[in-house]
Amino acid sequence: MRMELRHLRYFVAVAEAENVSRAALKLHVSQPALSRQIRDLEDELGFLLLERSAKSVRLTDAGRVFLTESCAVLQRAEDAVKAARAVATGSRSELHIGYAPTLTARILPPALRAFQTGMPGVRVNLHDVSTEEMLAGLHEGRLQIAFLVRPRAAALRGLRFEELMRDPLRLAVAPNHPFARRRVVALADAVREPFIAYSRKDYPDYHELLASVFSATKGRLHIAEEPDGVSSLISAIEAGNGVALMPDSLACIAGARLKLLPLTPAPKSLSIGIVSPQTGRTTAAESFLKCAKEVLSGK
Amino acid sequence: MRMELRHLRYFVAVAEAENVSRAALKLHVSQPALSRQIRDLEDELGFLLLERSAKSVRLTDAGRVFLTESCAVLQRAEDAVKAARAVATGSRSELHIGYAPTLTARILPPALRAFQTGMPGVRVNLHDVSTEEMLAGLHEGRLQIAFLVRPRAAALRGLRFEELMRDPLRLAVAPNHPFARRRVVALADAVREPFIAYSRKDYPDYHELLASVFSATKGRLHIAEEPDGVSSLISAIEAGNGVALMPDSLACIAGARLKLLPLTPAPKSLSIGIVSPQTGRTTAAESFLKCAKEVLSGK
DNA sequence: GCCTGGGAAAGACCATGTTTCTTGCCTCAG
DNA sequence: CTGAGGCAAGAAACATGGTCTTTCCCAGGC
Repeated sequence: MRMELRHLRYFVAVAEAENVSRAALKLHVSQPALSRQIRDLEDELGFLLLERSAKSVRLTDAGRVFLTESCAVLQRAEDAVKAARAVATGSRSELHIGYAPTLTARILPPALRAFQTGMPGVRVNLHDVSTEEMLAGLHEGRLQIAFLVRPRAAALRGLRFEELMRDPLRLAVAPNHPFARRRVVALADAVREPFIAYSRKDYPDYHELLASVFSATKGRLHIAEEPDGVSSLISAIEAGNGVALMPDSLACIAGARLKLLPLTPAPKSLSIGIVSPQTGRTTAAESFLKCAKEVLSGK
Repeated sequence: MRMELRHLRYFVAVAEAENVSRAALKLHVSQPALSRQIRDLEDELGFLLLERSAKSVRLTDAGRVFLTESCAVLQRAEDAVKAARAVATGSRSELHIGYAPTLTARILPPALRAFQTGMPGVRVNLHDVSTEEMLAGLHEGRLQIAFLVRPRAAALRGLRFEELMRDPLRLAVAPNHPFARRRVVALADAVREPFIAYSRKDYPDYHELLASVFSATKGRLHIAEEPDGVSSLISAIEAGNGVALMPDSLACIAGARLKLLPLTPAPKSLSIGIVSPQTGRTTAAESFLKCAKEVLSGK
């Protein structure tokens, strides 16, 4: 025998009526059944909830505390059902979106605005996680949508990638760096500079990209610093500690603090888009995809 | 069939394992039984919690919300048992005390201090209620102790009254009142003044006392004002709106704002004490009674 | 394409727990 | 003392939870 909600319901009814027989009538069960259930509950708990007298029952101290607590548990259970039902009936829905903040700086805010104007009942949960975690989340149903750089084809099985934009790769330098006076920088020149890049452990894709871009250059790429965020990345470059390869879309974040220069020969642009499951997309997810595309076509 | 805690326990296990068979092993029940219980729960709720596939199960949106909620309900149920058990085993106890603030101003704070030094695990709940409510609370087990003026014998059935002190009745006047220059005031003189008293509806005992004190005087007692608290009572007297009959123990509250004068012939002093049930007193209640008596004998 | 293994569900049957009915005991009021 | 009201114990009935067996579906390997 384990404590169940039925025990709590019965106990609360008896405690409030202070009388087993009257509570039984109210609950539409017989008095002995109710009496037995209260006794079973007391046996399970190991202490008395009620003191019995000839005419009625009275709460013990423990029973008084348990009454308050039982009401809270029952209320919580009711709320649980209500919350889940709201989601099931569509009157309340959730959308889980994975995103990389720097890549989506120009698109996510307006897309969200447009989406929530059309579907205010949907709660949007944003998840700032790595590409690997986004892909896993999509496969496991934890996320419905992710904004990311196009992954390898193997990682896209069962998913759909829709390209939103292409982002050219630039060399980011400080405004007073010697390269800042050039209109374009050769890869062979760039490779000789100390580089600043996120850690290989957390951003393996980015390091593969670096290796691929500089694969044909003479000389070995040297990573001088590994900042832990875009803000400290920009600060390190600005201070002259090194240069970095980054997408053109970061220009609006860096502003006048950095100069972003084209490279020659020009590396292939990044393909940035939305990934979602090929099947089982909710109405909310479809609607959000539509808003994101409209935002981009409108600029 | 109604939702029970068992359903929630089973659902949480399946949701976390994402597999009915593995969860069944963990719960020590057979897979079909577990499958049945989840299905019964879904039927009861009216919506699906899980999407079934060949190899596993996956949460629906509603199921995901219900998982979070279910964990909270189960945790709350566990906390409920713990809280009640703590009270039952005495490691945590409660003491409900009824009191009238003005009568107990000198005794309650030090009694509480002494009590909580000796029994820090007992939570003291103070209830500022009328005499009638205190007596009802004692009879119904809602209070264990009450500080009050000795009630009529009929109201004390099943209860025990222990006198702590006698409080002489005084006439309270403003410092610039003509009576203030006297050393004692005759009842015959006092009855001619406008009186200030709490409302008859809320304080029937006090009005009975007034009637009894002035029963032998010529002239009719006139109530000019009915303030709703001791603070406004003192203010009205201080302003010269009238006089009042009050226990000497209020002198420390009124301070220099009022002058309390003996009456002649002197009315019978109030008997103030502790009332508690004759049987079924807890260790905490006994201990508190002891502390209160020690506080008074020590002054 | 076929076979195998893993997992969920359906159906028959059994076990356990809940509930009803009846009776007994206690207290209290008249 | 009697009658009424209320709680608990015990036997029987009933409902639900659980086991065992079988079926169906899907995916992976050969």
